[in-house]
Amino acid sequence: MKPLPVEFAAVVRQALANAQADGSLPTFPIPELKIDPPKRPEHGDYASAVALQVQKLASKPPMQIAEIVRAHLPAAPFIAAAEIAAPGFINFRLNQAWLAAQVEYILAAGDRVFQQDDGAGKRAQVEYVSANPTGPLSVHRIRGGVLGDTIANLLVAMGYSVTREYYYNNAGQQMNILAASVQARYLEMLGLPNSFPEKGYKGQYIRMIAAVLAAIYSDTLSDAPMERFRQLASESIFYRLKNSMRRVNIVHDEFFPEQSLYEEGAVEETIAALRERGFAYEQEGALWFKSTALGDEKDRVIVKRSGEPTYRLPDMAYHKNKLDRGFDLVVDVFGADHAATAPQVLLGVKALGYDPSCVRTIIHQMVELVEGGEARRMSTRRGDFVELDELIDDVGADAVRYFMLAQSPNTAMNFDLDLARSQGDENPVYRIQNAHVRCAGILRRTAERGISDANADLTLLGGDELALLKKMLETPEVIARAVAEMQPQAIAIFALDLAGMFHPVYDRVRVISDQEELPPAMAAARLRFYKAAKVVFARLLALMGMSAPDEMERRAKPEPQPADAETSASE
RNA sequence: GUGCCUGUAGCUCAGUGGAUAGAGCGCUUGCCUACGGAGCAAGAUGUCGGGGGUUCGAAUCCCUCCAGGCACGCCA
Repeated sequence: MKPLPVEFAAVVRQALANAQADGSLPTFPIPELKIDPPKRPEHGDYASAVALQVQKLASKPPMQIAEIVRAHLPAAPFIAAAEIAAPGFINFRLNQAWLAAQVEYILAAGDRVFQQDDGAGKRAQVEYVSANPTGPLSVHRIRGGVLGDTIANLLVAMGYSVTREYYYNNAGQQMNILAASVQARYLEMLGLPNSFPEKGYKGQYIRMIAAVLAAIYSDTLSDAPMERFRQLASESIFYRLKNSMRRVNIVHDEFFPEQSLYEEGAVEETIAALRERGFAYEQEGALWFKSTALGDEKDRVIVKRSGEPTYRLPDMAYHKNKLDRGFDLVVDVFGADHAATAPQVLLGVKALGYDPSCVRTIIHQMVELVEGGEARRMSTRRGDFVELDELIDDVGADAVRYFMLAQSPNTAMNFDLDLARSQGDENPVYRIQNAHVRCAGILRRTAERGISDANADLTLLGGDELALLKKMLETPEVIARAVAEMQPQAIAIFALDLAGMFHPVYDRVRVISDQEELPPAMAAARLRFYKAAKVVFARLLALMGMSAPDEMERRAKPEPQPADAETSASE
């Protein structure tokens, strides 16, 4: 289903064209039309300021233009009336019978409700998380994970075919240190002489990996080369990472190893192409990318004096690879700490002769955990470091998804642990899920009592239900806008708004009453309406990667977690 | 110092050049033997950080100043 603003814009555009055709308005290029629900209900259901927008082009007073547009409006099933208001707004009223009938559309569409087709036939790739497998995921990383995964969900809802991808390097210096750390712990566990690396990873998870290796391989790895430990450590950590991510419904389609870019010669090809195109030069024993030629403030090293590439070079080769795969849209999700490098990589792609305009970058600011009104410091050195699993154990997976999503990526986030833990109405997670639970409760109770919605007459629905339906029908435009602007928080804000509208309606508009028997026809219409509401809430929760429970379970009070004082991390 | 992000109600935050600036929490006052009270109704609260500008119209766009965060590597 197309967003209503798109439908309205088509109608108004047609009206302008009609007026121009019969000479009522002079000919001028029709600008982009923005038709949205106004803030105040007396201004109609959808409002257009087109007369104000084109007053100069049309060289007429806005009120007069508005009248002309209204007189030339083509018929549309969803429009009941168009009113003119000073200084020149056109306020549309939705056809209430059409609105009520949308209940049937929602029920027929089911879990694909509000599916759009703008992206049909197009392929999108979303890259997110992309942490190297050196340790558990940090809460900062998972913010990007939730944002990226939600964008991917929204792109699917727009009709795109989406690849969710994780890019990693398990061959770098950090991985060598990790391998040496695991080897040392393994040998230690067997009582063999070992030397723990100076900057080694001290986290408890290293001991756990070593213990697993000792259990599986006994002492047969005691002479194994470092490469073997690197491979085993990488596998083991990925196993844990994937499990952690799965707990918050993050499942990637592809894991892309940086190593493959070297093995397949893509890195060498990139160097050769940059040289050939005059974008690379040698200086002081290093190879530089002449990014200033494309507007960068200074040139960047791509191969160090030591002969090793900097991270930029494989990143360029990787992005070239993405574009070679023919995606129509590529989305990169990075934390603010990587903000400066993203444009450099795109300049590299440009230097290779590609058009990077299909690449969209989402940069998100830092995450700070707040508890008792105070920031909880996440120093990696002191080991007071909160990782994803710990956070999920503490507040629950749904709360992690929601809170990480609900703030604009541009906002430095305060993750309020007390609020996320709370199981009351103040917690938006419960407020939204409770709307779904209440719909499910109505379905259960009516089934028990044999109340049916067969042959429901939807014209019996009242103003409360229709107002809520109108709000539900804003979902397509919220999805479209979230994708167009790469602002996935819009869906979270909208879901909370909708839940806020739902609860008072639930209270007033009853299907079952112990005091007075509702006429069966009225009960049928209302039941059908709540069935549709349940579908919509389920869809919104699914888009956010959250569960849509039929019954609320109080979560057990989490056991106090023993502090893992040795935990450390580095990326 | 330079670049990016941010500054909106007591708090946490939404806000797409449109009409009288929004939500949740908190606060005040009531209600509630009914589909799960994780509820309902009403109310108070704002120099949209300051100052200029563009526009018929600015929280939104431009300039400038102030305050905070992040980044400024031949680390990733």
